[in-house]
Amino acid sequence: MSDRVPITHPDKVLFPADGVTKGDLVAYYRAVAPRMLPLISGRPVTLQRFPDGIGRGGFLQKQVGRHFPDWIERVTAPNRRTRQATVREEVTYAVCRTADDLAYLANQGCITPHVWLSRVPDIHHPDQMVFDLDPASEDLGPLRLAAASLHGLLDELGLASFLKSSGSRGLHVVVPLVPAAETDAVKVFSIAVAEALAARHPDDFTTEGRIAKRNGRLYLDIGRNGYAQTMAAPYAVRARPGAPVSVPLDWSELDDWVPGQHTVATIDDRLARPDPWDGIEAAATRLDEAGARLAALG
DNA sequence: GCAGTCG
DNA sequence: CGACTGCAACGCTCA
DNA sequence: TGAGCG
Repeated sequence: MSDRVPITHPDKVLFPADGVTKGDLVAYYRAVAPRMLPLISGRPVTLQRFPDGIGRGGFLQKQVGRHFPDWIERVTAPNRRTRQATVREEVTYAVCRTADDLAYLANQGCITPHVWLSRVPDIHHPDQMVFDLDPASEDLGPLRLAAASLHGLLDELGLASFLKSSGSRGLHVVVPLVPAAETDAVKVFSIAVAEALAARHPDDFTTEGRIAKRNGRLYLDIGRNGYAQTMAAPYAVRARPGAPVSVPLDWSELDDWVPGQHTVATIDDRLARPDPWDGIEAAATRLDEAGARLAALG
């Protein structure tokens, strides 16, 4: 435990149904830090904080608090996509690099860090593209089908993809990229992929944002690929009963995985084994060749 | 969790 | 002094 | 023009 991150009220209960305290949360983030930090280092962070526990309302925080210690790295980024000749609002985000950073945020009641898909200093060129698979029901069949078929489609396009639980009900499929394309281009590409997948399974999946038009189909959400958008960080704890966590999964685990399987209390089992996302950075590719293949699919 | 503001 | 209040905000689609 | 949606 580091002297520079004093934990205030470590026995304060943040998950009433589970008895998980703030001290437990800090210990969790310190335990997963060796796995988590390489995946989130350099990414601007939005904090989802519940200082009074998940039973009370939480809030999102982008702008670093004025009281945050100066050893927390920051990056200032435009609030929104740059527009010509308009006044540009800016936000100064925290950037996690060390276990102390995670511990400090946890002490602030940050249960879930949400991270950008790009890293400083190259924040306008994402190094990841993400597909959020949002199930319409408790039935895991469509969710598993979506993940597996998306994995297959991306493979056809020559893109490596990595699976993680969202920590909530769904799954995230992450494609590592060589940071080259602009955020908008990545988003456009992800839309095309999602629509191609939905076209292959029109009765099961949709890219339709409106619930009324989904007709019970699983939602392929690519919205997280937009500028200044975030996803729940790998190994992030979610503010839900059971203190579930978002964990990297091996593709071979897909058919056995169930929502809520991995929690603050069970994470040690996974830390004892190699990380399923080992090699994710080495697998990064550019989108241009994949774009040609996608166009050829018709 | 904390700083700022209100009464 | 204690009580109260922020702490995000993009782009899309449809009423 | 505004609200739901993520």
